[in-house]
Parts: sequence; structure tokens; C-alpha cells
Amino acid sequence: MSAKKTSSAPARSAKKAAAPAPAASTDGVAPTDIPTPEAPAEQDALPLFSELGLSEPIQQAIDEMGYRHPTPIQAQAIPYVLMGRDVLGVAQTGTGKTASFTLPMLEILSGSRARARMPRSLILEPTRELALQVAENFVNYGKHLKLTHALLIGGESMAEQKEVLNRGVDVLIATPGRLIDLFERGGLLLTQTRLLVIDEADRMLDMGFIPDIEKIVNMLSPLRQTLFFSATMAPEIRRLADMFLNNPKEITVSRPSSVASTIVTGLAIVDAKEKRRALRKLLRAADMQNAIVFCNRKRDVDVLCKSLIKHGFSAGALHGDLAQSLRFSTLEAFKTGELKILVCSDIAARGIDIGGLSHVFNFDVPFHAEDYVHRIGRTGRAGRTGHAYTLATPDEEALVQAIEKLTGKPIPRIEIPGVETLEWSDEPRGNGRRKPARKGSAATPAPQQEAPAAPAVAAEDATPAPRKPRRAQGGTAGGPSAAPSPRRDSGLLPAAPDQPVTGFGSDVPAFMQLPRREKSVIPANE
DNA sequence: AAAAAAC
Repeated sequence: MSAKKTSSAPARSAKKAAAPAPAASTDGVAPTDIPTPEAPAEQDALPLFSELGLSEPIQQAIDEMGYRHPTPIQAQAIPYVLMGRDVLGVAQTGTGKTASFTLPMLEILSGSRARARMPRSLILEPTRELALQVAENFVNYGKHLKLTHALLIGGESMAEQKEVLNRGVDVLIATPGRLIDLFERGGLLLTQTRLLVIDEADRMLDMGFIPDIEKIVNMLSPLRQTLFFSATMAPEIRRLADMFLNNPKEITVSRPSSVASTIVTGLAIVDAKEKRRALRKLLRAADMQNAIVFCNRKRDVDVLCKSLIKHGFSAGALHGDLAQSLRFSTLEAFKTGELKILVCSDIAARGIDIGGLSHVFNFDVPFHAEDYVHRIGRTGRAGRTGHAYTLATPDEEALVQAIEKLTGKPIPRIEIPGVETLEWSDEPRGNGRRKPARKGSAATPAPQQEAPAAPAVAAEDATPAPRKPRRAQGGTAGGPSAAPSPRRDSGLLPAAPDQPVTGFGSDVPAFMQLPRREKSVIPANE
């Protein structure tokens, strides 16, 4: 293609030897957007990156990262982007979406240089973490090019960002709030921005960003190329696409609200007060590399994270109330494996791409069924088996039903050894009583999927804990009732030595025997 | 109901 220096061997600055080793996701840096470097047998049939029309420096970076075959969205989108067409991509993260725009953007931009305060391209992301992830993508694939990029996000010094902009950037990666702020202060000109990416449009919509996006789009020249990505194509999204795009090439690579078949799921109904203990059992039982634990509330993220740390787990918290520097450093520590468990709000439910994530736990049933799909979609990537287990309380039947309706399949019920399994309460909500709990919940006795009832141990009929009257918690035990203040950590169950998880001794579920690196995730504490 | 995003 165009004339670029075929950098002989520029700083392989990456911390890891940039060897051709295909170690895709152990890398942690999450360019895992591009799955499966080497497909064993049938790879002849697959397209190659080298056929996509990317020039040498970019191809070299791809090679060095060990990727040979583009994913479907990459194979389909890249040629059109290079042609200058608008693209409407319906794809979720994990399908290789990010690289499907970063790679051709690098190609297009590599022809010329940036001018002061006039970014040549703009990428809009709904969260700061996603913005960072895209920036990493540019670092990885652009390492043999001399292009510059800047991250324009809230929570960090504006002075610094301004300075970078003043020097001129090729790629500006931004969250809407800060971008508009800076624009209104006159620190930014978008008149020369001819390439616009609107990523995660459905999420932008959910988050109420659309007016901001419209405002931003109006700052740009109509003579621009626009790439628009969304995980779903609801009518509202379609309307937006019609508004922003010009004769787009439409590419769809995944159906919305589908649960990847590589994810083994399970759900346990337990008392609210037992959740932390139940989670610990699951964390210890599972032979996992790393896990994300989702909570519905920021406050609960903090409480749970502290609790886990207190119990000897390697855990960190992530939600929007934490300082930006902490957010990034926690995420980085998790990606590098320094932290094994990331406890977070829905900030990380979508888009965040962490290579080789083995487990997702829903400490709370998400309020919206689609969020369930997004959350558990963090695992089971790139053809690898992932595990997603959910803890529900007896009054959450409706939420679970909504999920099962959306995904079209029931979540197999599991039991957790040593933790009492309850049933759905008849009462709509929070109203005391429940059906007399029976063991071996009739709810969904026979897992209809291939043995997903992994951590369940049917034999565990000896569930010790005598049934306590649920909801008796009102006064004591730090009941969730009042307590708006961060609940004291001592609300934890006394560190009564959890009984060793039984049931894995003689009957180890098949998925746990899959080859994984043998480091044990969790300090076998206590 | 909750979460995210600007100062």
C-alpha cells in the first residue's frame, strides 16, 4: 500500500518479548479481540490477515502478536473500511470488533501526519475502561507506525490531555463528557476529523449518551467516514445509524442475546445472608484462572471485595466511584494476573475484554436480562470453555425468568455444598415467607445441557445448616434494611472454617479437568 | 431499582 517505513525492528518495547509466540490471551493486555491465532486443522479454509490489504508495518505487528486469521467481522469489515465506506457493524466485543476498525484506521491514517489540535480521527466509547482498551489496541498494532493517539477521558488532568492535543494527534479516543467539555473550552477542533467511530452504540443509548453523540457528530464535517458498532440492532439504534451513516455496508456477526455455547452456566438460590459464603465456596471449588464477580450496587462491590480479601482471596474492586487511577491500575493488575478476582459493578459488564477469563459470577441477579448476557459474555471467549454462575435469592424469580426467556434456555440449578438451597418464594417480594424449602430443588433437577451443574453436588443432602427463618434478619446481623452506611465488614459470617468442599473428590466435573495452568488461583486459605 | 459519564 502506501509508503511507510518497513521498520526493521523498532523498539519491541513491549514488556514481553514480542516473539511470534501466539500466546494470545496470557498476554493480559487484551488485544484478544482477535481470537484463536492458530486453528489446528482446517485453517487452510480460513482467510488470512495477509489477504486483507493491510500494509507491511501493520501486518508485521499482527504477525508478531501471533495472529494469522481474521475473525469474521474483521474479514468482512476491513476491506470496506479501507475502501472508505461507512460501516454498520452488529457485533459484540469478543468477536474481534475492536481490531476490525483499529487495523484499517491505522492503514488509512498512516498516509499523512496530524496537525495541531485537529485530530484526524475520533473514536467514541461509553466508558473510560473501554477507551483505554482501544488505546492499547492502537499501541499494539501501530507499533511500527509513527502515528499518535490520545485518550480524552474524565477523571484525569485536562491540562495534560490538552497538551497532547496541541501537538496534534492522529487518533483521539474519547468518552463523550470530556470531549464536549474540552471542545466547549476551545481546546479542540474537529473540522479535520474525517474518520469517526461510534462504538458500543447500544450501550451509549442505554446510558443516555445519544444527545451528546449527536452533538459531537454535528461538530464533524459531513465529509467523513463513519463506523458504527452496536451489539444489538433495536429500532432506536437503527434510527441512529440512519442518521449518522451514509450508505453503510452492514455487517452482522452475532445474534443479540445469545449465550455462547462455550459457557457453562449455573444458578443457585440461596439466602441473601449466605451469598458471600456461597460465593467463597464456588471460588474455592472452581479450578479457575481468574474471575469477575458482578454486583448490582457499587456499595456491595466494596463490601464484597473487602470480605473476599479478608478471607484470603486475591481480589480488587472496580466501579465508577473509585478514583480513575485506581480503576486503571486495578484493571491492569487483573489483566496481568496479579489479581485473581475482580469484583465490579456493571461498569465492566460490556466490552471489557480480558483474555482467558475462566469464570464469571453474578453475586446479584442483574436487573436487566440483557445485562446477564453481557456479563457472562466476558468468559467463554475464543472457543474456550467459560463458566458463569449466578447467585439468586428466593425473591428474584421474576428476574431469573426474564433472563431465561431472553436466552431461550433455563439456567441449570446447582447446589453448593454446605449452603442451603432454597426455592422461589411465593411472595412477589421481600415478604417474609417462602415455600418450605426442599432439598434437591425440584426446580430444574435434570440439567438439560451437557453436565453444566458443575459445582453442584447432589449427594450433599446433608446440608447441615438447619433452616433459619428467612428474613428474620430484620434487627440483627446487619440486615440490609436500614444501614445506608457502608456495612461493616464484620457483617461477615464469622470465619467459621468452611467445610472443605466435598463432592469434587471422587466426582470431578469434566470441565475442571481441562488443562489449565496449574497455578491455584486462590490461596487455599483457612 | 443501578450503573455509567464533565467540572
